[in-house]
Amino acid sequence: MNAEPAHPRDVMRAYITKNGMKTSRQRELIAETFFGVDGHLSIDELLERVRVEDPRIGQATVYRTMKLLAKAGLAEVRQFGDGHTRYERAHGDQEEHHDHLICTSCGKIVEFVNPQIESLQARVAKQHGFVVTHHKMELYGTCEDCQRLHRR
Amino acid sequence: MNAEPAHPRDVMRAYITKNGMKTSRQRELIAETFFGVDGHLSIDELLERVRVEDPRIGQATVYRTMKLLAKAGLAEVRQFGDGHTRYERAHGDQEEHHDHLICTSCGKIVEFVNPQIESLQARVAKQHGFVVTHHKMELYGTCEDCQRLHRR
DNA sequence: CTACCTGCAAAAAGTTTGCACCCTC
DNA sequence: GAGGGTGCAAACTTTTTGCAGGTAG
Repeated sequence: MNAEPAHPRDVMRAYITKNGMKTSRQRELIAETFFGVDGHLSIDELLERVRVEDPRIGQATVYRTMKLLAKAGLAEVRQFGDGHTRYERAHGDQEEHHDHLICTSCGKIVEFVNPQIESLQARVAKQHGFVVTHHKMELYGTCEDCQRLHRR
Repeated sequence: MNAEPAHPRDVMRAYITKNGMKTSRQRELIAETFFGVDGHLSIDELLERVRVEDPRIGQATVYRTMKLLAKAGLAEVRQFGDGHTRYERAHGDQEEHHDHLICTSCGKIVEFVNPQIESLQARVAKQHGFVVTHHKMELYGTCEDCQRLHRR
């Protein structure tokens, strides 16, 4: 119930070892960079940041590493429909979960947490006999700024 | 509050006319086919069905028409992360909106409606200054049957 | 040393676009 | 008839893959 939150780096190493893979300088760097950022990174954004430290990193390596982190349960994939796959740090439990408000006009992404919705979701799931492990909720619309701009 | 649920075909025609566009045999066929199916269609699936009626339809036309239907508020885009953009029939108003419960074990998809969640979503959006046009909510977990099977 | 990993570039896969011709309005 | 629509294929974009050489275990 209150397990020490293992450092992502160690979870990754454990996953790698367990699956007969090998660690590498690149994987460590990409993971370190990814976990040091709070938000929704596209591959390009992540690659850019990683290349600050090491310009020789190839983008294929970033793709491969992020898939690995997703499989290891350390990253979550998000598709907001702008044609860019994004990754976000995975959260250990529902408590920390947040959802997204997405402006379809300017692309702005706002995160929010609403415990009431979470508990209603749990209730709905229960009514249908489901035990929910995770969920995605995205509200699409127009943010304040864009409403102002488009107002006639 | 209780507007006649206009036939999608008519909504589309109205949208087309209002925006100085023109109707066409292809658009009518694609829309008719799309609205005749209940589910989440990928472009290829839709194209396949449309070509049963008219093998000359080009896939670009399907892409273009689905974008049009989405803009007209008649279709919703879904990205389930398999690399295929899918469209689903949109519902006229929030009342009819449904969300998804997805069993990660057997793949079962259950649709549900929960007005309380909808209204909380609207409130959250308002707090952030957003005007929401649509949303997606997917709860992932294990359904009753699969829980039974996996119980130790 | 034996895999596995990486970077590069080519290949895939999905979607958009340019254009000549066709069809609504 | 004029202007938008279509089909085709080429162009784009994002992601995956093949391969020669590098590196962890």
